[in-house]
Formats: sequence, C-alpha cells, structure tokens
Amino acid sequence: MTLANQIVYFSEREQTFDSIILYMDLDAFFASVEIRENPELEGLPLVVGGNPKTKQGVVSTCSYEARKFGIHSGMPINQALKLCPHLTMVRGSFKLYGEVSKSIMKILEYYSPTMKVAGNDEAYLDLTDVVADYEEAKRLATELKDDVYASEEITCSIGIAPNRILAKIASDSDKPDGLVVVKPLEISEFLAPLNITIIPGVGRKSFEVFSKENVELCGDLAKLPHQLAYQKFGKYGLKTWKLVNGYNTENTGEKFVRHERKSISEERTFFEKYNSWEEIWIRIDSSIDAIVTRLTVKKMSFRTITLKIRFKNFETYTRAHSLTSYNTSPKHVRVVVMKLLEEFEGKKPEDIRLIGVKISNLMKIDDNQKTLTQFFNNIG
DNA sequence: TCTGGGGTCCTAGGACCC
DNA sequence: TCTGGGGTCCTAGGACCC
Repeated sequence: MTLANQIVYFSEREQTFDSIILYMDLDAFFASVEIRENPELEGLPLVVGGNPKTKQGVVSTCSYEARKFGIHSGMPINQALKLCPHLTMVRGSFKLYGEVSKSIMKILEYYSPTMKVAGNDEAYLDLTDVVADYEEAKRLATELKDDVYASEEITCSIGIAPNRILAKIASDSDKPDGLVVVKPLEISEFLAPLNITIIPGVGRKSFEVFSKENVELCGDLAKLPHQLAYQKFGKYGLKTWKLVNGYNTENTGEKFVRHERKSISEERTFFEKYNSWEEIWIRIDSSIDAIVTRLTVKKMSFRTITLKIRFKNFETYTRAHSLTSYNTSPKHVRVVVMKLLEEFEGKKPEDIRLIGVKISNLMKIDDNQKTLTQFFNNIG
C-alpha cells in the first residue's frame, strides 16, 4: 500500500468518535497503601522497593513527597538516597496491595460492564453505552473517585476521552487526585503544549530521535505534514502523528478483548555470590518449577524456551530454542535450558549476575490435547 | 546512576520453501 | 550457476510499560 493510500484509508475510517473511555490510575499506589496502614508516614518522602539493609535494588513506587526530590520508579535505591538522605524505605506488602487492588476493581466493575484491568493500579472503563455525554461521564467519574476513597482511603486520577490512549494521557496530565476530560474537538488543543513523552510508548530513546528534529511537544509533531512525519520517524512516527492530530487509531471492535498470555517467565538477580554451577542450577531449577506450576494453573502448553543470562559487567544474552510440538513438562524445560547453558560453561559462575527462564509460544490446552501431550511426554 | 522483575511489541537477519 | 521475489518461521536484541 502506498503512503497516499494509507492516509486516505485512515482519514475515512478513523476520524470517528463514538466512544467515551474512562481511565483510572491509583495515585502512587503501593506508597499510598503503606501510608494508609502507617499514618505516621504521611507527608514523608517514602519509597517502596529495594532492600533497606543492603541498599540494593530499585524504587518500585514512591510518594509524591519523594518525587519532589527527583526520585522516580525504576531508580536505583542508592541514587535515591543520594537525592534524599532522610528517605524512608519500606520493602512492601505485596499481598496486601493485591487485596486492595482487587477490592477497588470490584467497585469499578459496578460502573461499567465493559472494563479492562490493566495492572494492579489501573483500569479502563468503556462508558459509551453507560452515559449520554461527557458531562454525565464527568459526574460519574466524580462519584467513582468518592467511592474508591470512601472504601479504601486511596486517591486516584481519572482521564476521560474518546479512546484509551487519550484517556490515559488525560489522567497522567493531572496527578494526584485529578479528573481531566478531553472531548473529541479539544484533542489537538489539549495535547499541543504537552511533552511528547507523555504518549505511552515514547520513552527516552524515542524522545532523542524526536528532539533531534526539533519535536519535543505533541504540538510540534502535529504541525508537521504527515509525509514528513513518516519519512523522519517511520511507521511508529506516523501512528503517533495520527494520535496527536486527533485521529482515533484504535480499532474500536477489539477495544476490550481479553489478551491471551504470551509468555511466562522468572528471572533472579544474584545478590549473593555463587561459586559453582551446581548452586546456580538449584536456582534455575526452582524457577523452572515455579514457571511450570503457573503454566499448569493456566491450563496451557509451551513450545519455546528462552534462557537469559547476565554477567557482572551487565553483558546480557538470551538464547532460545523452539520444540517441534507443544509441551507441558518441566523435564523438557530442564533439558533445553541445560543445553542452552552449555555455551556459557567456560564462564566463571561467580561472574553471573542474573539468570532468567521464559516459556513462550503458549497455547491453551483442551482435555483432548492434554492426554495426547501427556502420552507423548511419557513415551518421549 | 553501579542498574528489579514481570511482561509486550518491534525490528532485522537468516533459513527455508515455492 | 553469481542469482528473483514472496511468505513464514525462528532467533537475538532492544525499547518500553507498570
């Protein structure tokens, strides 16, 4: 398809705004739960994640007070402490976060039958068939925020817009405890002054590429002719160009379809030293067991096994192997991982920093296939 | 800056087939 | 033999998200 055809195609089909989507994001979720449980933490710069004793690891979530120091999630604990020496650190009560999250999602369910939970602390609601217009959507969102706070003492930020990406951007644009509505005709105006990195998918590297061409705000990209956006930034650039110009790039038919899981993995960074391959193999073994258990619970089978290995100098390699047929047994994972590991036998075990195992190419198994698979596993 | 863990998606090259 | 083109599958690496 030529570029010209592509443009015609999307302008005819995509510039329709028949949806009203609400996106909810819990504010500094893990940190907020910790503060709720321990009110004395209120107002302190607080991070969840990492090991407070060894000061290893990274920030998982941090309070807004901590953010004022420049701390953000993903930042090494060591660096966070440099920015804020009196930082309070907690390891995190992940089981509790899960429970709180579940109970909040239950509340959200009540607001729309069409909902997609996108993680511990975020969800999308399709309000298209629930409300008459954006005014009503806004009233409903206010109610929802009150409901969530009344039940769990956690604040959230909400964005309402004609598609999911914009709803998320709207929510991100005013945190914490925000409520931002972007109606179809307001999209360009709303996005124009915002930094291009507010778009999900535009991270550090993409920003570098954009800024080299003097594109830093959404408005800068929107102003370019679409041909130029495509020339300079490729396929993804054109997609982003459509978004900032208010085209709905979402296939509305598939909006809330449940995503089948694509992979199951575990990886562990070794903070302690291992001097023999045997000790490392024990860790790998337990990862394999955990992965296959999760696979069994999900009633799925796999075909591809990937080994990930990272050395002290952070050199990281992945090695994969695909089986000719779907499989469910930990035995086969072990054999393949062992085979993939052979390449690294010459390396010193104490130089290994991380080992990961992933299974992918997953397929749901019905009972028929299950007996067949077991049969082959047994004879294999 | 001494860098977690669970994921998804994309790209690019090579093998192989017709 | 000096050499096309389309399609698909596989692998490795990397960007990005929460």
